[in-house]
Amino acid sequence: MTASEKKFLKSVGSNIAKLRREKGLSQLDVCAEIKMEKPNLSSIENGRQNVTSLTLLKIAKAINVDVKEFFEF
Amino acid sequence: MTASEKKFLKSVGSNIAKLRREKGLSQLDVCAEIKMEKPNLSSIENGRQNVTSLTLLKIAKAINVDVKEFFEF
DNA sequence: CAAAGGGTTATGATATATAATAACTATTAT
DNA sequence: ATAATAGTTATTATATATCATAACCCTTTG
Repeated sequence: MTASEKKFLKSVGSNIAKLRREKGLSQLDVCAEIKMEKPNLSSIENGRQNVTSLTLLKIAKAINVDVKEFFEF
Repeated sequence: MTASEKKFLKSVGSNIAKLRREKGLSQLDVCAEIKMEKPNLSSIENGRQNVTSLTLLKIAKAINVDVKEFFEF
């Protein structure tokens, strides 16, 4: 994994976290809705995971945003 | 995989294919640049693959678009 | 005709995302 | 002080994305 790829995943993760907080939701709230364990969401929000499209879709639905917002830099 | 998830992947794939063609690139052109085999890109463009963020990033760079464009429905 | 270019389908091996659990830190409330 | 809430880190098992090859369809060109 290159440095720019790491940056990219970090950006995606922090976008998710930012949007989630803006909606007043905790990681646990989101996890409950999409049946994900909180360590896994944490790992995604911290950019340690090369998250798949469908996982992004689930998260986006749970926090009521469009997936594309995760890629607005 | 639910029906709406299938639809979502189909949409992402056809967005990729559409943007690629608009740039006048063949699957092989893109594959050469990102060192991917053409059956795999075909599979992504046809929505048969739950493509990861980094793969989307590579494809986006190769066709010179933003990843978010893959998620404009 | 055959060859080439663009794309698809099937399949197997390997790398890794996801699912899950436990243990930890930090902050806030009782 | 301790319980609860929110988030992180580490780790393992399982599911699956990626990588890779071969064989195929179509259309176009020599």
